[in-house]
Amino acid sequence: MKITGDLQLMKKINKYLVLDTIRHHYPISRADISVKTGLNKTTVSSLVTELIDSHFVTEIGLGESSGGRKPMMLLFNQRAGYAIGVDLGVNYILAMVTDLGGAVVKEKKIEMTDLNVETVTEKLKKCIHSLIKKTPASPYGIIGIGVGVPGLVDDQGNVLSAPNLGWTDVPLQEMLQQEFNLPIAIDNEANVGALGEKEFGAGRSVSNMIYLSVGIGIGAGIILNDALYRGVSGFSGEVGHMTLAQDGPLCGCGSRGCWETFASEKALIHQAKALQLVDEKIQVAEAIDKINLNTLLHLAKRGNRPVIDLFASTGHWLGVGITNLVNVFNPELIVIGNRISLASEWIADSIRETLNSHSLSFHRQKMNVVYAQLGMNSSAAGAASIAINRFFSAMKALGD
Amino acid sequence: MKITGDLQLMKKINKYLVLDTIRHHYPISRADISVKTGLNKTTVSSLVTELIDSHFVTEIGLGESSGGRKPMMLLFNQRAGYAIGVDLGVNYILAMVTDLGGAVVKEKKIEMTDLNVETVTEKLKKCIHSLIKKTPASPYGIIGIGVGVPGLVDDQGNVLSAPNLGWTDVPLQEMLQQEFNLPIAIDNEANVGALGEKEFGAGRSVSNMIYLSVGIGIGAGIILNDALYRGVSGFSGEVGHMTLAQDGPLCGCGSRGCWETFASEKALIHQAKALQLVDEKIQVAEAIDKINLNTLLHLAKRGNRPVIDLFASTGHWLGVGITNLVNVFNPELIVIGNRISLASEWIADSIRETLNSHSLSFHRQKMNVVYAQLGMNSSAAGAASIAINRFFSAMKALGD
DNA sequence: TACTTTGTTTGTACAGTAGACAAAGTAAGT
DNA sequence: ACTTACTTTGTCTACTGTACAAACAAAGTA
Repeated sequence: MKITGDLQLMKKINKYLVLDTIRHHYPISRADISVKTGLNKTTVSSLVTELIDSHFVTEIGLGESSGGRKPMMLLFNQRAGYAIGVDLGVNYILAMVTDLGGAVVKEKKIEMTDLNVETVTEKLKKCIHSLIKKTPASPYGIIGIGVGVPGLVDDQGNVLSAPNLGWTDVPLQEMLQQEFNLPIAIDNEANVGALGEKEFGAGRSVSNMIYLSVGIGIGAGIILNDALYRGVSGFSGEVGHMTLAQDGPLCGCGSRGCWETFASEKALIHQAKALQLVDEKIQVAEAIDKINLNTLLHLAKRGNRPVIDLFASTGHWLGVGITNLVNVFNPELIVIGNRISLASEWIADSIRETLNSHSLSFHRQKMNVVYAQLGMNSSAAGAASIAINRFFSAMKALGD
Repeated sequence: MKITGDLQLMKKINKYLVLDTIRHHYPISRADISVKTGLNKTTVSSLVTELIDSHFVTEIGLGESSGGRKPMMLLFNQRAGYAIGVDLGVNYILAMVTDLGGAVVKEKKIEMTDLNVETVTEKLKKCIHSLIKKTPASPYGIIGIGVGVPGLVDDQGNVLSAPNLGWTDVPLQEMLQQEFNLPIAIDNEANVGALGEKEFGAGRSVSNMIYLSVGIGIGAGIILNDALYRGVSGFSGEVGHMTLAQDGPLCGCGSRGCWETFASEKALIHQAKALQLVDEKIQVAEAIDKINLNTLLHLAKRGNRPVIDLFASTGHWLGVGITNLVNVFNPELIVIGNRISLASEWIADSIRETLNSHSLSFHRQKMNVVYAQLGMNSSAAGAASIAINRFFSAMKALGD
């Protein structure tokens, strides 16, 4: 019979450890892996042979000697398979093919106005199909599809509620599963954004970080101990509905004074409409309905004082909420992503000032605030990384 | 030479798995352990033999047959060793000896008024010494000492800052280490309280919970995925300084409108002093300086309307902050502990109402709010459990 | 008498290891 | 240039320790 559980498990742990070491430190020799992992040279050699046989690792040739025989250098074979990551936005679909190392191979962006479930899912399917066609051949082919959605997603991949899309109870995972017959992962947009920055962006060397997605609303992806924290039902990170003022503006959630009524893109535009914006290029009367983040950025660049002050105020309110998160989580890094990061130039100072004056000094010492390194790609890249991680952990569980 | 790492590791994992199964399901037979863990009967037998040899497990006699040979029932030997847990409060020291199962064996409480570092640490040492003397003999003796402190503690066991004690930079772990030559663990009072409720109290069956310690201030111990989350520097859970109103009362931390300026014991007393308290037993004029939680509870019990309303208001503000935590963490359980839990009768309704009207409905579905099951013992029991857990995980790491 | 359940004994499979070793290099002395 | 000593890399072989399956003994039920 087969050997059960733990003896296999041990091998899988070590094999995965070797692969991980190669993934993160290539090019690297067998001897170096042995030193880094603490595994015996013999063990490393045998595991590497298996990894080469299964196309995850390739030998690239001899490296530099350090006083003895030249080492055979090993590479992680990023192109052993490809993943698809999708950022399903409120008025766009951004989809990409990445290799197993997260490098973007193909990208496709579609604008949308009709948010009807069927229309959107049809476009989504078409978009993914077209990317799959363009993906190069590889030993493992497309290993999975990840999708980030602006709403609450349960662990079955059902979109329970996505207010900005007007969706409720959409079984997105099931729909895609039937269409593509591939492993599908659906998650909240802030969660995948956090993963993207953690795996490929600003959070690579950090174990505890919060990715703050500030777009129409505010959401957070929470990385603790190197893993995404999802909460008991998968709904963690709804920081946008943190109460910051009991008697503040009414929020869509029914409560008052939620963070996103002060600091989101929605709030920004709402507040901007109340201003008397004067600019030679924009007629106030006709423009008041057309105000959006881009026009405000444009005005700020031209030195429009009220708009600059408005951004500063937004920054201040962002700082207040971030302070709360910092005091509660004591994270190493806050990454500000999504559309507001386009305004980083106008909000950074007031965020920093608010943090310095409000947060607890001990919590500030090891903490940094940065802006998404992958820009608007964080979510799509993170969605792909979910597919990649599932592929590798399935490998870990099943043997390979 | 010795076998390195993984082969030993495998055994330790299984041995610990068997021990854990016995700890949580005793009395249990070898056969049942085999079924529960998936380990082979042979493996279980051999590991159990070793556990019996090292006094962690004992055979209690034959159990009921279920149609065949009678099983030999195994017990976890709680009395193989003892731990000491200390709750270092603002005006008291509560210390206890527990066995390895967390059962309280001896308890000692001292009141204090002088909070000077030397005075307190001397009393602390004396208190621990006297408990050690009274601890029964056992194979492993005292396996460690855990202490919960109302302040920020770093990973070296230094108390960086404890405002309510007036302490800064006290190397408490080092001091106790030198005195007792035993494994010492120092942690924040809310963290140990959370562990106490998680291991022995209301949170036993829960993986994601928040223990809210509402005393003079407000702190939180955060249990995620069955483990305490400490943050990058060990300062997580400073929820008391979450801003709930930009222009609220000034807080000791320098900021304004922190949660604990609205809902802590300190806030409660401050607000009570502003009331015109009328009661036949208490002369307002002379009592105004003597108002404390006990007098307020007394008044509430007698039906004093202003005090009852005051508790309701405190409950409301607790609800606001809890809502924020629920939206962010999506926990399964909130445990309200420390002194405010004495007032649960007067605050529970308004907490619940606020949560129902403010929190997101999806987050509410699987969530419960309860009061500390161990009462004022949560922290001391949790401190002991840190020592116990360290003892067992050291065993796991070293072989036994 | 037939079957079940518990727990031990016996022999085997397999992962990782140490140590020896071959291959291929460096560095220094002559 | 050649020799000698040493280093580094990676493989081969023999061995150890762990978990396992199968057979078995013991002790029960129906």
